[in-house]
Amino acid sequence: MGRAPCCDKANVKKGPWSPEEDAILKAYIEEHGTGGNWIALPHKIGLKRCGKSCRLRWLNYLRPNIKHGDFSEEEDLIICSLYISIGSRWSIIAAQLPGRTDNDIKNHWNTKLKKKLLGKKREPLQHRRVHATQQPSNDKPPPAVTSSALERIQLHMQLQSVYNPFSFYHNPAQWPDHHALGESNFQSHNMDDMAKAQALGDMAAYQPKFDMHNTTIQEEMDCSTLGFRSPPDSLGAPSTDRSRSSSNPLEPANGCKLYGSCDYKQTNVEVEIMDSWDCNGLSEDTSGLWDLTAVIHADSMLQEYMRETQC
DNA sequence: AATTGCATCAACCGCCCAGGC
DNA sequence: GGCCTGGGCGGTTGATGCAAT
Repeated sequence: MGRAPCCDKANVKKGPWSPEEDAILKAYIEEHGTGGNWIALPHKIGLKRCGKSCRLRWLNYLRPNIKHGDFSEEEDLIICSLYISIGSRWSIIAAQLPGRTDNDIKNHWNTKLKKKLLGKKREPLQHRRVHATQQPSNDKPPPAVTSSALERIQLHMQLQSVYNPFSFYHNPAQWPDHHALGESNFQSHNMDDMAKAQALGDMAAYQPKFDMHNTTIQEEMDCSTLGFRSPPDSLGAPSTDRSRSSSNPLEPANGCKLYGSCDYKQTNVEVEIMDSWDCNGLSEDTSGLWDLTAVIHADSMLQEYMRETQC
């Protein structure tokens, strides 16, 4: 037995909000607040809307200080970095971008940033998966990796390939061609090796075919490659802060470099993010350092991969 | 000028979780 | 401790606008 619907679907209006509805909702909330009960709110004010719809409308559109329009390069960088670090936790990412909503960021990522970063790849992954599954085979299907995790691995490797143009990723001749995941398999291939190594409790034994096994990978990339023209001015100089103090200094002629350090072993992601991403501090950090710590622990991504594939 | 395909974004859907009873 | 409910979230859909042909 499914749960009861939150509202009477038959008597609820759907679709775009009219200016009148917006005005009613906005006026009421500004005067009385939400009352802590979104479900009851539309009845109170005579709106034939689902409470959840009211909440969404308020949070994504009517709420004060909502930013609409184009995202700045700083915002793009923050979104990319955080996505790589924590995945599609849009609400957490939105918390670092004042005035932006999770929905906005999600849309922006899906429509623009993802294409900007991954668009150059040869074939959409989904197609490759379809092709793979169409092949008759008695083998067990490849483990399903969530698109988010795989995407992040791809992104990470994209960054890695920028860092090292002679890497395995950039050398198709080295790509294995027999894995169920087809062309994308250089990733899985390495993952298999890593999985074996980890199963043996000996990650040190794992010898990747490209350099993605460092405990902490220091990303260094030319922002222009990602479509960013330059380091965000407001972010100041690159960070040399606490945990990244050993990072190489950045002296790009015309690009910026990202250094990251995200620790997935931390259970409280939000605390970690808030620690590293004082959003106000982006421009006002007394250290004047660019704390764009898109810090990536490859092993953490591996762990996530392992978790997902073992389920 | 009409048609088609693509990009964008607002809104919905359904699941999960936390809190109250 | 278990159930119920509302809030929150991420994924997806559908309407709309725009560009290309």
